[in-house]
Amino acid sequence: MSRTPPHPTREQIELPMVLDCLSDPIRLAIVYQLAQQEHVSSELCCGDFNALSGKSNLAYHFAKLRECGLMQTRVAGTNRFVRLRREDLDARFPGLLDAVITSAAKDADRLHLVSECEGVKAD
Amino acid sequence: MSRTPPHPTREQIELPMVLDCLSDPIRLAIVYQLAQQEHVSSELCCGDFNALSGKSNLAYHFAKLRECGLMQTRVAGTNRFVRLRREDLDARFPGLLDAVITSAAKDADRLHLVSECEGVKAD
DNA sequence: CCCGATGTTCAATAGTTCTTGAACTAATTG
DNA sequence: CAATTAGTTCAAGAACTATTGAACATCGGG
Repeated sequence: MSRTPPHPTREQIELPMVLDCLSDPIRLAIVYQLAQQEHVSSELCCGDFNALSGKSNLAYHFAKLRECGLMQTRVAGTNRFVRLRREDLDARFPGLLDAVITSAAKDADRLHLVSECEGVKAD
Repeated sequence: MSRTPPHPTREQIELPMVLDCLSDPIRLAIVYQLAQQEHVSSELCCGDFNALSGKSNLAYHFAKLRECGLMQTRVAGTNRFVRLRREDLDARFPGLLDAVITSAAKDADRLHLVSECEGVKAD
């Protein structure tokens, strides 16, 4: 379980799979949250998304996001860090990711998305 | 059956539904075909898509495209004309439709999309 | 070495989606 | 009015999706 899971190559990334992945509210929220703080850090750890659903359900959605090429997973000790594959996506589908993020931001309330600097609860 | 079917208002158009709609290969092909000849005519009639699938399956996909706000259907005698709701989509999700069309065009072969001036078979 | 934390995997379930063909409706044409 | 054309609606089936909880694996720390 400790090895890095498989990722598609850039060329293997398929538009319908990407769109389907982004069409699920939980996965869209994950991608949005990653994009919102890309300028702070490109990575978040899986646990940072625990507010969105149960852990096993999140693992399912992480796998989907990884398999369709939207995210990369890095194993570090007992944690896994995920990040958007922005370079690959921008090369493959120019403007798509940004258009989705921007559109999601416009509907953040309706989509129950966490805006930047929110949702980081002090312990 | 003859009345114009219901369409969502611009504000009712939801991002996840739009992305989900576009993630189906047949629906993506429909949208792509409409976009490819938007500069010739904004409308096509349902029968122009018969190459993509059977009629009842197309009716199912047309309904989905209409219900999510991607297309508008106009009834004219025994025909129905469909067109992209470009103004509404661009207002709601700026750049999204164009990014999807451009991305689809790049993968036209892989996605089995009909390029412009193709698929118009003389009788 | 055992504990707790982090995440994954598995099995089961409820619900959804796509596809097909047959029956239907509605307008047009002879 | 009968026949044709265009497209929808309905019912049924196969396949897939999301969600849940329980069991499991792995790492790091006392």
